[in-house]
Amino acid sequence: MFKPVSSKVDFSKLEENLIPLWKEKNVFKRSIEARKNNQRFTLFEGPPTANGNPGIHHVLARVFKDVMPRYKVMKGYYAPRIAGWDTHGLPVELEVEKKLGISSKTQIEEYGIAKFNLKCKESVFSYLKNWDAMTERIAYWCDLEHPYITMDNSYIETVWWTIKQLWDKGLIYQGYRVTPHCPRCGTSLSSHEVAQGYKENTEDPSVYPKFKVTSSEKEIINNLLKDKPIYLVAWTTTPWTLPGNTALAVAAAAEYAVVDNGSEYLILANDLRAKAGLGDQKVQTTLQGSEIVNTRYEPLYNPDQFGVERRRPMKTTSQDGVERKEFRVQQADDKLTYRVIATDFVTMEDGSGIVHVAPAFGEVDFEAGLAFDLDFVQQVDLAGKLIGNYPFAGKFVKSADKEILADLQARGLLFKSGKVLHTYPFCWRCNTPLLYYAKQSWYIRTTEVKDKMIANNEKLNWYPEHIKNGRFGDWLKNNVDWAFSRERYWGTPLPVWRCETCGKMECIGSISELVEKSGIDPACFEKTALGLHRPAVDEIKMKCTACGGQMKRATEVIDCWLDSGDMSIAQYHYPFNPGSKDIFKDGRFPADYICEAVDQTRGWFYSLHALSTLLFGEICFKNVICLGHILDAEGEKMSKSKGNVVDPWKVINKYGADALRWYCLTVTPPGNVKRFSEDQVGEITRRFQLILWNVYSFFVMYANIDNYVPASDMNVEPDSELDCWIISELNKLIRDVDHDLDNYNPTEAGRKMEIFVNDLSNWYVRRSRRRFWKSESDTDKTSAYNTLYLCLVTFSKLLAPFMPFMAEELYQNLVKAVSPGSPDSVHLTDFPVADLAKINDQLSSSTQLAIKVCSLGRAARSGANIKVRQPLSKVVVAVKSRSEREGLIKLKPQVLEELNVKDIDFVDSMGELNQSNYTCMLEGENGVALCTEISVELEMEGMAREIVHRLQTMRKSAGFEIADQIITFFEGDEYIQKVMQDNASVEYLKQETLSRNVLGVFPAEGVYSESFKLGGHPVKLGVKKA
RNA sequence: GGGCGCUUAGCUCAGCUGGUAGAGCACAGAUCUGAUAAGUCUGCGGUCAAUGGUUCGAUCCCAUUAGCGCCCA
Repeated sequence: MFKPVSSKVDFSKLEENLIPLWKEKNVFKRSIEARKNNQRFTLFEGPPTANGNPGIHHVLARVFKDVMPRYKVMKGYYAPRIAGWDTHGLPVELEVEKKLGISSKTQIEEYGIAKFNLKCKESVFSYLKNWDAMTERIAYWCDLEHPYITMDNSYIETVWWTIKQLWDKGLIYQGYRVTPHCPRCGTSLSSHEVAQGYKENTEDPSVYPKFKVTSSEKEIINNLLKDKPIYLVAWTTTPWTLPGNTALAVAAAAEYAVVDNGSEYLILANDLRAKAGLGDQKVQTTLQGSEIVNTRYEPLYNPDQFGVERRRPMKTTSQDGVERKEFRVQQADDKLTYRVIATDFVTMEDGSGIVHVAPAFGEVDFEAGLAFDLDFVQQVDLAGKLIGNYPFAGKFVKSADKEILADLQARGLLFKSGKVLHTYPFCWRCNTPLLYYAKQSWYIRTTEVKDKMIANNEKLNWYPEHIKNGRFGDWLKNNVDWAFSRERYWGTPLPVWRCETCGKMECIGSISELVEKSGIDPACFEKTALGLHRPAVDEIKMKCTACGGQMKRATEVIDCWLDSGDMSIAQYHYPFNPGSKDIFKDGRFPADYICEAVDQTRGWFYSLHALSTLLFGEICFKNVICLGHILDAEGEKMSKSKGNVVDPWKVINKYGADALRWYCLTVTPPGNVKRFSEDQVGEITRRFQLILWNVYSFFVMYANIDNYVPASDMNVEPDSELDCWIISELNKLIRDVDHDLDNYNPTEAGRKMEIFVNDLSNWYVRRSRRRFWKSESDTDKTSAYNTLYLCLVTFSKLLAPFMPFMAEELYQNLVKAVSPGSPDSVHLTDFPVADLAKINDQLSSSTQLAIKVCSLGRAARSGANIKVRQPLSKVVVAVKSRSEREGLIKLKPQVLEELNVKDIDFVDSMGELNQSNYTCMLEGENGVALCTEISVELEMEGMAREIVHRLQTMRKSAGFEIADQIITFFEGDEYIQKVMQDNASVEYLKQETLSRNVLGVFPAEGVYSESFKLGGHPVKLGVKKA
């Protein structure tokens, strides 16, 4: 006996009730342990940060992560999954700053780094409960009890080991990096933060400074110079960068004009002459950009005269033979001149066609500086104030602008100035305009292994495929060294110590090395809340082995992307943990599968790939699904400010986790963006879950009535075409789902499962109903039960990785309830194996045709306005081949019953269908004609059916149970009497309505009765429990 | 500004190596039903984003453009 199943169901409730079962039976752990001796399947979990609530996009990623290991476990793989948490980084610090009401590094240091970092540590897990609750509720199975945590000492130790490895290979160096910098907060901003703060129509100065030419390689210029002064006219919107100017750039191929401006000559791009207001002046001569190159000019402000250092990149060769550029301070030069260079970033769109280059304040400028060995002048400090002894020294850059302009004006070095409106980035927190600022940073020389990374990429399976050679491949091709240090507080400390006396540096690769070299007591970090973090680690000093001086730690912390990218080994505490060296042999590395959203191509996907290539020369993951983003129903990005963020709990509580999971897995291919709308999740409930549920409840209802007991071997030998067909479809489905999942395509697999459920419900069950309803037990009925049972049980296993709850519900009732010796959970069973011998393509296409013929037949009936309940004598089908005809003949009973006709005939062409008394319906290459002639007998039979239909409805209204036997009473005119006296009709009626007796006289009471007019004949019907 | 992706019915999506388009939902009318919140039939809906090219033939291949999304500037 199965547990009775109501056709009404609340999936969300049902799911909540299953979670305790899994806990009690320890199903997750057992599903793993049971396969302990088998081949591994390794998922790397990309660590989220738990300092915010999980959103719908996290659900999406977790569902995609979950489906594959679940499948693999059922296929027999050993698939432990370790949860992970990303705990470091600027986002965490920003949260704490917000809570403390502070917003600058100075304020943090005043507050105290120790206190600050403690707050960070607390804040990291402030939403952990919500994360765990969500993870459990959506049935994302992973080991939440033993996660890797990037701030743990053991994790940090592996990161240190990693850095040391790279250090020893000579892959770590210090250099400059231009970053968007907020002078008020004293902090670099991540690109994400910068993107938040762009403002359109920002007003800035539009300035044309003049640079006085001193000499040129070009004879014409030198000749003109004898005549009157020549100036190069540049253009900028940031006058405060002008003291940092160390070159002017032109476009080599562009045409430049030397304009006679009365007392002076001005050089600028010919195309931009008019725009600059020099359209009417006489053009003395024109030159190619390449001809101006190396023209020398006087700086507007010679740094040497204003107490600012002038540094120049100089080539040096280190011990390991690698060429580097080091910035060396230059001797003061009162007659300093700079030169004109040609670059490809000069455009003729605005300005003067001559670009002012200040390597300390812009990425392209900085790179040009390196390429052309330009001087590097940093006349602004991190607070955005000018240094040195300029007249405007000590001023904030934006306020210095005016004074600089006035100064240039006074010295005759300003051609003109105005205002411009453009888009400019501001600090998203304090609204201060950002400065692009070159800062010292530590780099990993990833370019050293660029080719290897590209080669390794070839070994990866990307889904969707285009990421491989597109976004990711391009990123690798354009690889630049990884600036991995941050001048912040809450992060893995950079394990580099530097001698204050001789400058020697040492990298520490383990805790024991640190203890050994510094002589500290390990207890000073082992037992403290902050462990290896700042500031305690900053206090650790060691003795320089070269000069005996004191070594102090470099103050930076490490980019948290390096933390997460190192998880492939740090989660195992490699190489310190005993046994961790086996990870390369036992399948724990590389991962078989990872999955995150597409923004991780340059984030986590890259950091994993880069680190494993750098460290081991190996790939880090074999298969990767790259998910598209979730947008709102209008296609807009979800954001708090727009108020269009979807709360996953709301969706789950309403529709259940299974529906949401199914939505995530099937609504679009994984790489596409998803426009999320609740309605679509609801549609899944209606279109898929409820249909399956009703097949299930149908089965249970009748199985209980008939006391059906499933055969123990489940080896169903179907004996009807219908059973053979659905078993064939089932095996095809197993084959396809298996294949799709094997190819990391749950979307296709899911869509095929939807089709199967439709076929099962709308053809198999629909056509089989009478087989279950017939009261006597016979082989056909048993075959129907066996077949439907097999379909449902098998389907529950196919469904398990996708909809773990519903699959479990089916399994518990259909299998566990009747067979206590079976596995405790569907998730402990094996994935079904397709029996290819049972796949019958011939039968499959015949059935497809039969379904189509029925569809056409119904359309034909509808066209002739004849109800399906009215039996007809004949249907004629036009077929295009013998095999079609033979296929249909085998399925003749199904077609006849579905269409309610007595006989079927075939013709070879559509033309033959057009006969009188026939109604036709044609579509494509098939056509159907129905005989519309209704004999007296057919009419009477139709009436009997009509009466049966009314009686069935009355049984329901009277509240009878489905299996209740009844007595039927009737009154009617002569015609009705005649129908009800027909033997065949009465037998049919009895069987359909479970009537023991059909009586022409009503009893006095106890009868539920209704009156009708059927086909013009008045009828009164009554039903009563027998 | 650069790279990648997307654009097919009102909505969500199919459409394999080119042979002039399909499904589900929604909507309207009819209909069936003792499993069904479902099913069936009919209708409503598309110059397959635009332009040009290759081809006997293009939703599909190529180029350009536009819009959207993401990443990077």
